[in-house]
Amino acid sequence: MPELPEVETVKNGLNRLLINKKIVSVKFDWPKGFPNSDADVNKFLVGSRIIKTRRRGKSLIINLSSMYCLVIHLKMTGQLVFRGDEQFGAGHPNDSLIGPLPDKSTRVIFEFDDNSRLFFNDQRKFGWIRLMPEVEVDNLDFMKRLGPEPLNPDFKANEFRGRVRRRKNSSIKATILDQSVLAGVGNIYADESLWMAKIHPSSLSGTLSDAKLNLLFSSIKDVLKKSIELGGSTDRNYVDAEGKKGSYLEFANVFRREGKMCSRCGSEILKIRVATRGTHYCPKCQRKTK
DNA sequence: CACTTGACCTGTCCGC
DNA sequence: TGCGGACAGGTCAAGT
Repeated sequence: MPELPEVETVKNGLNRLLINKKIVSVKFDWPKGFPNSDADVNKFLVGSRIIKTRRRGKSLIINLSSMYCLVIHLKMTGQLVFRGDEQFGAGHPNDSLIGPLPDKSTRVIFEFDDNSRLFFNDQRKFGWIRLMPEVEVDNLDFMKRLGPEPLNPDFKANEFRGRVRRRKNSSIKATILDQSVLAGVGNIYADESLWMAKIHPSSLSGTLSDAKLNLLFSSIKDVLKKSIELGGSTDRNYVDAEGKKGSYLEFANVFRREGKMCSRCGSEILKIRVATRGTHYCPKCQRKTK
């Protein structure tokens, strides 16, 4: 479930591993996920060098020397894993989930001029890759709809409150999962930040006080920052650009902790369904208050 | 426009 | 042991 911290971690890894490497071949046969023509791939991808990778919300943008770029979304089970020259047959180190590559979920292979490779794996094929001119990225409809980056210091609490309250009749959980309200929060960090702010996930967005929303905003930022420091969350599939797991879930307070004790009050963590999502919360700490 | 639901996929787990 | 069905959750299209 790559959310903001996981995508940020992959981005940082790619910026350590790929800068200035030249792409010498691309193996792909996945029209739905990577629909570009062979002609465009040969013209704008093969032969170009990696300039830099950036993140916007949960999307990655890999800039190329051709002035084109790869826009990549990992969705639920996507992985971008780099392997050096002699690591393709590497087994399962303790901090990894994956073995020799390619494996049966490999959808695209980028090969570089030093014989290293980048593998795009995606078990469920929800993810996608698009090759396009860099100048067109910010004009993509879904990019234009994205809300502010939660960790951008220019994004202030008053704007957060205003964006949340536009969706007054939605649950607060549905609202912070809405990428047009703010970009990058998914199911894990929604549950964790609502626990931290002591807000019931079903609370209606229009009913929360300034104080509660301010606390939620700072909680979202704190949770995202801590997860980035820990390399993100590995629930089932997520690994970073070197194939390593993230360790945030070892410190999670509610996510996947139903039946366990709340670290703050000792009550039993419950799992319910809110906004069609599995939702974990503490019934004592997170009451429906204003 | 606000809001909800279903579709997209495949691997895993649970009950019979 | 095999098998059907529920489930996992990011996003968008289509629905109310």
